[in-house]
Amino acid sequence: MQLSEQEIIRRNKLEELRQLGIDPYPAPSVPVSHFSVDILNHFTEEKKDQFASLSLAGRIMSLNDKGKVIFVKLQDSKGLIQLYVRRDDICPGEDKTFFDRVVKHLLDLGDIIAVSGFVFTTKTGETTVHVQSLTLLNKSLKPLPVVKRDEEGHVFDAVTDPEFRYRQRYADLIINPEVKETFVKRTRMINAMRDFLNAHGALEVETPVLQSIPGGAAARPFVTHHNALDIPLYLRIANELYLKRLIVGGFDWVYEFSRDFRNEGMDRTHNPEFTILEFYVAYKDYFWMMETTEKLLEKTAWEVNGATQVTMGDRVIDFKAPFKRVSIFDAIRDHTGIDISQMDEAGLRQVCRQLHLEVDDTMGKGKLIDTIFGETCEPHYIQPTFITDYPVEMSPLTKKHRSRPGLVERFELMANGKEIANAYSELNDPVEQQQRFEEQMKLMERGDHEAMYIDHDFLRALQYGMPPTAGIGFGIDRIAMLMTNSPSIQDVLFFPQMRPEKIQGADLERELETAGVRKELIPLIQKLGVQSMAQLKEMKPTKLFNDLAGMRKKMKLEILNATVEEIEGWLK
RNA sequence: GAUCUCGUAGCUCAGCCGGUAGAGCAUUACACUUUUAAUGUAAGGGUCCUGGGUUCGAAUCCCAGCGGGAUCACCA
Repeated sequence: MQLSEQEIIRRNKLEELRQLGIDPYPAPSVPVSHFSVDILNHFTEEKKDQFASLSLAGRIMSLNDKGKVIFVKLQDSKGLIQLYVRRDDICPGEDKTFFDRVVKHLLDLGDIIAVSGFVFTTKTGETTVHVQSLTLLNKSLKPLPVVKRDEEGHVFDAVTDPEFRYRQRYADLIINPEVKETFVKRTRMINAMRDFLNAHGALEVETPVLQSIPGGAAARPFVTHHNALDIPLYLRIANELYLKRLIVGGFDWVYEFSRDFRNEGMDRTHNPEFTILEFYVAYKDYFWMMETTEKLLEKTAWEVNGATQVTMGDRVIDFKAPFKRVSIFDAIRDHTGIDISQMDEAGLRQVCRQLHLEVDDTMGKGKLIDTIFGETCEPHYIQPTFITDYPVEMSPLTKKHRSRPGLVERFELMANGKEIANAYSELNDPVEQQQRFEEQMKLMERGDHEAMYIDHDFLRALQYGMPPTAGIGFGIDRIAMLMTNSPSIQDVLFFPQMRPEKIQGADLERELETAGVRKELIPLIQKLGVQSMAQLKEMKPTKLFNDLAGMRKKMKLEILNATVEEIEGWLK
C-alpha cells in the first residue's frame, strides 16, 4: 500500500513511542468503570463525590491543544465525552516528557486510550473528566476522515461518499454516530419480533440454507456445488417448504429469521442476500394472520421508536392496528377504472397493452395481474394496507378461497409503496398441490425462470397430512428501513454487497518483494510513479538510485539508502 | 443489462472559453494551564480515476476502460 504523508508520520510516531519505552499495542485488559453517557446523564455538582474516581476507555475524536492543557473528545461505545488533560497532573515530577512529547505530539485522532480521573464542570459548562492518568491502548495508523460538529450537532465536511461508507463500514460507524443508532434499532426491532413470537409460544427453528430444490418463492437462485455428493446445491430463496414440513411433524408455531439469497438485480430495495422472517401456525387462517400481523408490527414500531408512527422521509406511516384491507381486483379497479376480475389471459394482455405495460409471451395470467398491480397500484399504498385475495395462478402454494372461485386466501402487506409481507392460508391438499406444481412446470417450459420446481419430498410430507395452517414472510430489511427512516437497503445492512474492490498496486508490491526489494523502499518506488515490474526494468539503475535517494530525503524517511549494486540486483 | 451523471490533497468541495493546480478542515512546527466548529503565526501535502486521441500545450475537449450514484429493466 502506498502511504500518504499523514500515514508515514503516524508510523514514525509509532517508532518514537517504542523508543520512549511505550508499547503502542499493550496486552492487559483495562478497568472501565463508566461509559461516557453515564457520566453525562448522571453527574451533578452535588453528586461530585460519586464521580471522584473513575476510569474509562475509548477513541480520541478531537484534540484541542491549549498549551499546557489539552482538551480531548473521547468516544466510547455509548457516546462522546470531553477530557481535560493538564501537564502538571499527569507529569507531577520534573520529567514532563510524557505530556510534552507523548500527549502533545504522539497522540492522534483515532488513537484508543484509557484514562482515570474525576468529573468536573468547565467554565463553559461542559461536563468533563479531569484526567489523572492516561494510557495508550492502540496507535491508529490510518487517519479517520475528519468530521467536525458544533454544539447543536451540525456536521461540517461530512463523509457522504456511499462507496466509502459501505466498503469501510467500520470507519463509517466511528465517524457517523447515527449509523450506529440505525443498527441498534434494527437489532431492537428483531428482538421485539422475537419476543412477541416467543411470548405467543412460537418455536424458533433452523432449516437448511443449502437446498437441492430451491423452493417456496418465485426467484432465481444462486447455484453452488457439493464436492462429496457431486451434485448442484442452491442457496435458499425461501424456507417456506421446510417450515411447513415441521408443521406436518407436529409443531404448532415455528419461525425462523432466514437469510435468503436471490440472484437478481440490486437497487435501493434489493440486496442479493437479505433477511426474511417466516412463520407458520397450525389451525389458523389468513384472517387470523392479518390480526396477528397488525399486533406484531404495532408492537414492534412501539418498541423501536416509542410510537406507532414512523417517519419515512417526508411521510409519516402509522402502524396502529387495524390496517386497511383491499382485494387486489378492487385495488386495480380503484386505480385504473378497469374490472379485471372476470378476464382471461388474452383480456389481461389487452389491458396491459392499453396501460402501456411491457409484457411478453412467457407471462401467464398470474404474472400479468401482478404486473398491472405492481405498476398501477403498489406505489399508492403508503399506509399499511393488506391487499387480499389473489388469483390462483400467481400463488401456487396457497389454499383456494373458501367462497370466491378462482382466487386464493392470500394477502400482501404494503407500506410506503412497497411489499413488506406476504401471507396465506397454506395449501394442504396434496393432490391439488401436485397439480399446482405441474402448472408451474408448464410456465417454466414457456421460459419463466422463476417458476417453481416440483418438490416431491414436500408433496410426500403433505400426503401424511398437514393441519390447516397460516403462514407469512416479512421482509425484515424493508421493515428495518421503515423503522429507521432509511431510504436505501444498504443503510440497514452492515456490509451491503458490492463489487470486489481492486486494491491498487497490491500485485506490484508482491513482485517487488520477490525481486528482493527491501520492504521499506517499496512505497518510495511507488511514489516515483512506477506501476509495473516491466516499467522498473526499463529504468537506468543510476537514475533510480538518484530518484530513490531524493524521494527518501523528501519524505524525511530514516531508512538506509539503496545502493547502485542493490538496485542492479532487483533489475536482473 | 440500458441511459444519464460523477471521479481534483486524508475529508468536503471550487477550478470559466484549453495556458504553471486552489480553499476550508485535517497534518507538521511555534505560542497559549477551563477550551469547544478554540485562536494566532508559519510550513508541507496532488498519478487531477486509468489508458489512448486532438493540440505548441489537457484537470478542462474526444474515445475506451475502471469505480460510484441516479433512473429504468429485472425482482410477487
